[in-house]
Amino acid sequence: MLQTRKIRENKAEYIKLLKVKNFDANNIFNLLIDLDDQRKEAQIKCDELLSKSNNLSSQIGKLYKTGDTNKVASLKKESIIIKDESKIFLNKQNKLEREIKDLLVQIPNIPHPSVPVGKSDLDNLVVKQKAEAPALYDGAKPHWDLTERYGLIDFGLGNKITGSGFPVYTNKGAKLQRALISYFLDKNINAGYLEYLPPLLVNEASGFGTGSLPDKEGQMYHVNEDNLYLIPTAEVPVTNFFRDIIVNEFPVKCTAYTPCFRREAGSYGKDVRGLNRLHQFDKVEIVQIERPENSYDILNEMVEHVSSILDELELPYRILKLCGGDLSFTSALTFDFEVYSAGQKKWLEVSSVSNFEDYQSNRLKLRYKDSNGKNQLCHTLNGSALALPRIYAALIENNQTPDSIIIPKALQAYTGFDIIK
RNA sequence: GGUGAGGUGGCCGAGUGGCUUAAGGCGCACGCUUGGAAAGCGUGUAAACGGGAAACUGUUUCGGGGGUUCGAAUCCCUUCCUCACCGCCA
Repeated sequence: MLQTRKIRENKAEYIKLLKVKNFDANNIFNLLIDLDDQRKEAQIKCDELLSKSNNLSSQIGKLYKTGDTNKVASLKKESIIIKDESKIFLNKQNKLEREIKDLLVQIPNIPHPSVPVGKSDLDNLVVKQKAEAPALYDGAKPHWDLTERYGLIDFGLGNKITGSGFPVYTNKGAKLQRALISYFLDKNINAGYLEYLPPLLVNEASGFGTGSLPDKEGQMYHVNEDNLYLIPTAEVPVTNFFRDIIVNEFPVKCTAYTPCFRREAGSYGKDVRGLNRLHQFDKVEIVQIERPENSYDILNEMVEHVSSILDELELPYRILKLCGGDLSFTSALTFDFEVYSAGQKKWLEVSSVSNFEDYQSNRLKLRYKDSNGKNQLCHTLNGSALALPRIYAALIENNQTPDSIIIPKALQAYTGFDIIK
């Protein structure tokens, strides 16, 4: 959520930048500022009346002691009138505040000036490509064939007990998954991130804090009886640790492994085959909270960190700077990581590293004290390091031989085996 | 799930309708003191939204929401949470 004050200060610039996100802010900004003017006016009036009424009350208190009951009665009458009048302005103020908030949640975050113009994912900018597609033997398979042949994942079994999009990992397939989780967590811990193992269900306030609610209500599983939501990413619980907090020590670097749950309503077809899109999947997330002046350095640091993991796994990948049309509602700048999965001959998104600037912090009321002792909003950043299923798919597709799958060196200490036959 | 006790500032904790402008303590910051430190003494120390060039100042906030009252941390209703014991249970 943007701040009205900043919209007032940077109106023209924001309108220009939001055009990159294909969002026409002109009318909504004007409306917003107008409502905010009205709000201030109502507040001034309301405060004035309440001040008078507070004054009368304390006078009444003193008069009771002197026993001047006539005077008390007349002051009471006066006070009731003032109080009634103040309620009119208070209601007006509350109504305007609600209207302003309703508008604010409709406005996406301001994109960073470097965000390229574009309509869709086709316009994303490739900023780095480290992709020697492996030379596979003739007749190399996509992962859904490999997982079946080597008994790594039983999609049918998941289908039976839950539904499609809920795979069951078995034997070495399960061990490989567990190895990847441990490996990612260790990489993150070694880079200075503090590990958390958070709850997988969050309350409504947390959903709102990270902007999952109300925007993506339909994408989250909801436990009706207790009014809790299954997390779509660890970003939700972890970022909400810092809700209503004034941070005074930086850096704040968190990592967490969690399963993630997404309804993915409306997805179908080839894109959802095998591990490509699931309702439940594992992900290791990194989250950082920083002061505004450092946040873009931190974003680069996070991009470097994710790159180093993919380097070590020897996976071909590329980094995309998302264009305005593909950038998420809440993000100011996002780098996507895609690995090349040679069995499918496809790029698969495995990580998305974003700077949200103060867009989330404003909802979260996440602040720090600046050098003048004033409270300012922090910047929040997060990224996947990494999302498991597509890494898994690319790993087994890229490392297949006609009769085996080779485990990359970096993982062998975690799997305890170097080949799957 | 049942019964009971609670929820007050960064933390502890007093506070049963107006002497609360939330006591007192701890912590923190600054100053005095010191060769330096500790102790001691003094001063300051919440947030949000407003007004004001500034000094300063108004309103709101004692878990959340609603109510009674001229006036609520205090009384009433409601809801959430915590703790204790009981029940159930990995």
